[in-house]
Amino acid sequence: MDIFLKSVAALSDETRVLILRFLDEHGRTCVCDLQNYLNMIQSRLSRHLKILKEAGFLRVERRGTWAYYSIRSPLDRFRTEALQEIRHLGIEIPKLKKSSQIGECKL
Amino acid sequence: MDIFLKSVAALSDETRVLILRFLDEHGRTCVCDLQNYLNMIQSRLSRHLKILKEAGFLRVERRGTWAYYSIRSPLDRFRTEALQEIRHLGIEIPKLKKSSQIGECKL
DNA sequence: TCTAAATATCAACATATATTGATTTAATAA
DNA sequence: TTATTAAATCAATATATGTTGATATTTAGA
Repeated sequence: MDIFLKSVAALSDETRVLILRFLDEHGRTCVCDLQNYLNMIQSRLSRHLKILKEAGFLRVERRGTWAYYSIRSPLDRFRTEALQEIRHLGIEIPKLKKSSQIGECKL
Repeated sequence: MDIFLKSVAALSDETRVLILRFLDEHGRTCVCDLQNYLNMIQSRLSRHLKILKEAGFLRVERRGTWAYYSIRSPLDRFRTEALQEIRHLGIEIPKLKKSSQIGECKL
């Protein structure tokens, strides 16, 4: 029960749905790029990434001081369906400026 | 987006998951029977039934002063998956005392 | 070792949500 | 009309959650 409640609670916030959709579209992204593209302050973003990770949606890879987040794979059936549902919401997500710039956060 | 958030928010409460599972198992049930079987006070139950209904999971039929709630049918793909997931949680739900007593709330 | 950068965590506050008991509404029957 | 019953709603309160700015942690490089 607890993990189910955690999962759906993680989905029930607009900010987190946007993060999921962005990572679903653009793949592995470091926190500072997410900050730029999603226009969120760092502590807010960090909090939501943690919630999504602990709910089983995301994984992290750390390289030096960077943290790269991506959709966990494979996702179970329910989480896959949830992601599918989110895709169909038609959320506007920011386009990447230049793919070469990604992961090079000179803020 | 709003209806998606409403749906997952409706799922992110243990009380509502129990109500859904009960109705999934036992079918159409009146509020006063739900009160008895789920051991909830009336205002609490009424609140959660409303949330589940407005999130698209339940429907109501009124007969006189009684209100019978049941799982809405057909459910869309995502809500069906959610219900399926809830079935697999292995939640203990109360057994009915006698089927003939259901809908005859002499509290 | 010292500094800087990226990320995580904390503290304070505001908003949202759940619970309870009381009140209101609606339908039925005397 | 009055009384009764089922259900919905409201008011008060407690708990949970989201946001922000400040601080702590971790790693890399000078």
